[in-house]
Amino acid sequence: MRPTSTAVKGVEVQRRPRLEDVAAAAGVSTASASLVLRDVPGPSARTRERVLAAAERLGYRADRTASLLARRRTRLLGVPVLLRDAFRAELAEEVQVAAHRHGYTVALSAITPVSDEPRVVEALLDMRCEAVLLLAPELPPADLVALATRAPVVVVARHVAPDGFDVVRVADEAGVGEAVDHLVDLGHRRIVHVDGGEAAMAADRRTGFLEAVRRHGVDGRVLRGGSVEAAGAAAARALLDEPELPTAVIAANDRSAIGLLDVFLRAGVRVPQDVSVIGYDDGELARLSHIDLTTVSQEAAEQAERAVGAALERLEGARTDPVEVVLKPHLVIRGTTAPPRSPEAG
Amino acid sequence: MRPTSTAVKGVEVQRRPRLEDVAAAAGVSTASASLVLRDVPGPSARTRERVLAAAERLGYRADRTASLLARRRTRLLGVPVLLRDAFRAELAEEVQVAAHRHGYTVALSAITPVSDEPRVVEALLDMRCEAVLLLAPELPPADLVALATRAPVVVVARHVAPDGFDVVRVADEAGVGEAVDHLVDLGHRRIVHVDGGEAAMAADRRTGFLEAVRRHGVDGRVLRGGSVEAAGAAAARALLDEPELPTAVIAANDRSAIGLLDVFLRAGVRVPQDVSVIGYDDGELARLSHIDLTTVSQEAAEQAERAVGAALERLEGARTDPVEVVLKPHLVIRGTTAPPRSPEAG
DNA sequence: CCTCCCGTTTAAAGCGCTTTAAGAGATGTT
DNA sequence: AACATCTCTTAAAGCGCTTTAAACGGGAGG
Repeated sequence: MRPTSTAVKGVEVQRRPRLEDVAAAAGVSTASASLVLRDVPGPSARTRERVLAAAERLGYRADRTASLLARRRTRLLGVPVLLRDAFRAELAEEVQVAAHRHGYTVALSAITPVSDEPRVVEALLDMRCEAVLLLAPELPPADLVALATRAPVVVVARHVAPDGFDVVRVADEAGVGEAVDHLVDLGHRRIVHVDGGEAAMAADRRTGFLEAVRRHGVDGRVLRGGSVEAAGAAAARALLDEPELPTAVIAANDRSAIGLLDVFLRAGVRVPQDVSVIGYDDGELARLSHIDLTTVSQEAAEQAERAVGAALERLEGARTDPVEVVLKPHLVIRGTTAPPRSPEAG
Repeated sequence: MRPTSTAVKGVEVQRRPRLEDVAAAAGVSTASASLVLRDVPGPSARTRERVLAAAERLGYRADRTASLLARRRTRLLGVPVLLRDAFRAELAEEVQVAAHRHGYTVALSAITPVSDEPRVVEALLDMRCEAVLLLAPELPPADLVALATRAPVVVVARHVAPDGFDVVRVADEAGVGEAVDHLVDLGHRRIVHVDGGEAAMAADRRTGFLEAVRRHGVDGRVLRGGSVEAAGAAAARALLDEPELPTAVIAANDRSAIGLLDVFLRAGVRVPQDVSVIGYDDGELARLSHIDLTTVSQEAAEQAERAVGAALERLEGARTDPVEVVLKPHLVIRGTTAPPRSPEAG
């Protein structure tokens, strides 16, 4: 057996105990120790307790890299995450929780200016992730398909046709539809949708909006927007420059809605008295008591759970054909919507 | 040599190419291939090109777990991150960028309700992280000390005495001091500090405030706050209930400032005309054009760089004694501060 | 008393890469 | 021609764990 400590420059450095040390202390083989520590049936009660005691005494913790290498399965799920987007970060957190529940570990890696999503995915695969979950990725479908040939891929919160990879998303068209329904119910007849611009999520929300206003026969207009606060703020300023404000605005997401709210507030336009505002995502931001934004829930926890589920089905061989899970969104009515000040005639 | 593909249920599954495959394709030993791929001097030009060509042809990528296990050094830095806090997330991103620049990789792991910071740190150490960077941790000093006996630890953005671990932070007292200086310069004489409550960062900012107002001989009062938007919002409501508003408010951080701004706006209190507001952190939020918050910069990029630097000094044996790096903060003057409406007599 | 079987234990062979020390040629020296 | 010196290459021994297949010990059954 190798020494467990080495003296460097006269300083005694305690080495991390290895399985071998535990086995020796317990008077059994490393094979038995390994079995006990992983709670595999086989070893006798006596062996179990001796190994457990030894491990405890030595403060043993298995070396994850060694385990991963030796094991057939790593039970690692890779998740690239754009940290500066609160919704994606929240989704990532939920994914980690869901994975944990199923006995899997999540390897997170930040998407940064110096390492874009494809690069991060490569790094995750190099770490032996068994599958990759992409949170609202902006990659073109062809790239997603290519990626899916290298490992099971689940695309979350993005509307794209499953093709080698699975998709878990919320029906955005229906979501915006509910938002419109709610506004029309309240009496609104002139509604503007500040869209998501080029963002991947924009299209569905836009068509969902157009369909809904057509269905209701109300005046619905789309204004160019984007996915961050500044886009909503710019749209709000554009609206303020017009002769008359709409009675309600539906933003492409919560961040844009926050931008709208802010500019309206500064301009003395009261929400919801003068204009109603609806967001999309139901992120932490929207839930803040002082924002109290009416918004459409993306069901982050549920999407995360289903995404992890989809990945596991593939990993566990229960399924090989791609699936698309489309969750029903639901409108969360809070304080930024109310009947229009002077209900117009239908 | 083992087969590179296996037939399972009649489906041909291409296995990831191994170093052995590359070496065979190039007609050299795995040792040479390894050297070439890691760009270690030694192999001849001819060997180099053949190995590189073979690797390229096979689409070879080194298995990270195997490399980590075999290498003495992993060059991995562990970073537990509370994803739902934008400032910490930003710090994490900067750390990843800085680490990358130094040839290190960052292993991120989310702190969630089901796995708290200590648990996450354990997981990171199990992955063989060589050092751990804690971003504005709320752990008691004793826990930090204990942790530091297991691996080099760098505490970032928290004022705590280095003790076995290194500390990289910004001088918060001075930061708030600059904020007060700025307000006094503008003519403010009645300033309120909405503090950070129990948060670890609160104490310094509070004392910095008190010292500064005493120094200037102006009226300075501290109001109980917290570290999230709701705390700022609550404080703003409390201020509105008082007979007279202060002319300026300094929040404990940007999130709290955002809460203040929002409630003020809703109440028709104009910022900065009626009251000036200053935040702390200079996160993305503060920089948003429509928020345009005057705030104190935490120098996220610089703190990250110095933190990574501190970790590397230890890892590379250049230093063993703990250090404390205290950066000078600087006030970022934006649109939420202006002279008070009716400057009061000094 | 021998064989068979079963519950336990373990020796040993990996996992895919790195690294060390020795080997093989080629070149130079006396 | 013998030997020292380089440069380049590689066999082989790990890294710390898992896993397989074989070994073992002790009844039960004949």
